[in-house]
Amino acid sequence: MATPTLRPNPKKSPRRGDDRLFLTERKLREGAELMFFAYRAFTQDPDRLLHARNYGRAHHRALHFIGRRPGISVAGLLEILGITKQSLARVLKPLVEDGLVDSIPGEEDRRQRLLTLTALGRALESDLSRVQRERLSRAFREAGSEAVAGFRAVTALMIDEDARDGILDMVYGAPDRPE
Amino acid sequence: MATPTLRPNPKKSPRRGDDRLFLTERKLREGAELMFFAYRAFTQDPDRLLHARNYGRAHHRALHFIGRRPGISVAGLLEILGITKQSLARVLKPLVEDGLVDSIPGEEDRRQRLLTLTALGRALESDLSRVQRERLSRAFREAGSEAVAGFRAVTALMIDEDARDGILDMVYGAPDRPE
DNA sequence: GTTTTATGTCAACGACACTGTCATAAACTG
DNA sequence: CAGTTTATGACAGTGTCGTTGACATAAAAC
Repeated sequence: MATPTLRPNPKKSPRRGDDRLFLTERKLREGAELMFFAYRAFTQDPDRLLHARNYGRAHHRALHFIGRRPGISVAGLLEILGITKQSLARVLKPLVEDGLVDSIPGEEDRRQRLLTLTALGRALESDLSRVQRERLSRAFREAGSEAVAGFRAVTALMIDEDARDGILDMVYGAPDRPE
Repeated sequence: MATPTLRPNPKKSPRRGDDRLFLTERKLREGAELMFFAYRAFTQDPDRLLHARNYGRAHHRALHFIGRRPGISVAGLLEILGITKQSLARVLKPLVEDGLVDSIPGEEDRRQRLLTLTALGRALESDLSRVQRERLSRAFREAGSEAVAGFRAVTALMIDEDARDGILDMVYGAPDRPE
C-alpha cells in the first residue's frame, strides 16, 4: 500500500463560491487545529517516560527507527529523521554510552557505524511505543476502520509529494526485523 | 511487540487472534509513523516564513489563537496552548513590541490583558495560515471528504478524553470573529 | 484589610534544532 | 600511488521553546 486509496474528489461546483469557500476555509482551520492538539496528545505519554530517564523526544525517534531498521547506518538514520549530523550525534552518543544502542563498524564499508538496539534499548523502545500505541489504539478502535483508512490517506497526502513514496515505502514496506 | 513477538514472525495461523493482533500492532506502528511524518510536513511551510522574520512556531500558535479569539486574556491563551506563563510571555512580548498584537486592559477586570491582532498581525497570521492551509487543502481534496471525516474522527479521539470536549468546542464552536 | 487573582519579570536550566569548522579513517578514482 | 570523496565524530556557537522558582504589582474578592 505504497499509495493510499486515492479517489478523485467528487463534487467541486463553486457556483455559490462564497459559501463553499467559507466552509472549506473553516474546515481547513479546524483540521489544522486538530492536527495541533492531536500531535500534542500523541507525544505526551512517551515524553513523560523519556523525561524520567533524562531523554527527550529525539531519543525516542532514534530508538524507534533503529528498532525498525536494525543495522541502519548513521547516514540512513539521518535521512529518515531529516536532522543534521550534529543533532543526531547529540542524541546517539548517550544512547550508545548508556548501552541502549550498539554501534558496530560495517563489514563491507568499515567507515559506517551500523546501529542496532541492545536488549536494554529494545526494552525502553518497547515501553515508549506501548504507551503511544495504547493511545493510538483507543483512537483507532473508537473511530472505526473506515475512519482509520481516511486518517492514513490524509496524513500520507500531507507529506511532500517528492518525499512521499520513499517515506510510505518505509512506513508500509520494511518489516520490523529484515529476515 | 510488548509480548514475546520478537521473531521475524513468519505468517501465523490466520484464524487465530494472534494474526489479528499482529496486523493491528503493525497498523498502529504505521499510524504512529504517519503522524510523525505528517506533522513534520504540516509545520514546515509556516516554519519557513516564521524563520525569515525571526519568529518561531510558538509565535504562530499565539497569533493563530489570538486571531481565533480576539480579546482573549493571557490566562485563556495559556490554557489553550498548555504552556507556562513564562513561555508565553517570551513569545508575546516581541509580538506586542513589533506591533502585531494589541494588549489592552480589560474593562470589567482591569488586571487582565486582552489580546487582539493588529492589521500587521492579521497580515502575518494570514500568510502563515495560507501556506498551511494550502498543504492541508491539497491533502483533503485528494483524499476525499470521507477520508477527511475519518481524519477528523481519529485526531479528535487522540486527545485526552478529559480535555476533548473543551477542545472540540473551541475547534468547532467559536467563530473567527464573534458577532 | 487581608487574601486571592491576573499578569509581568528575572534568573536559570534543558532539549533540540541549526551552522560552521576540523579531524580521521576508509573507500573510490585517475 | 596520489588525490578526492565519503562516513563519521567532535567542538564551538546560536536560537527557539519548553521548564521551574521567586518576586512585584495592581486589582478584585472576601
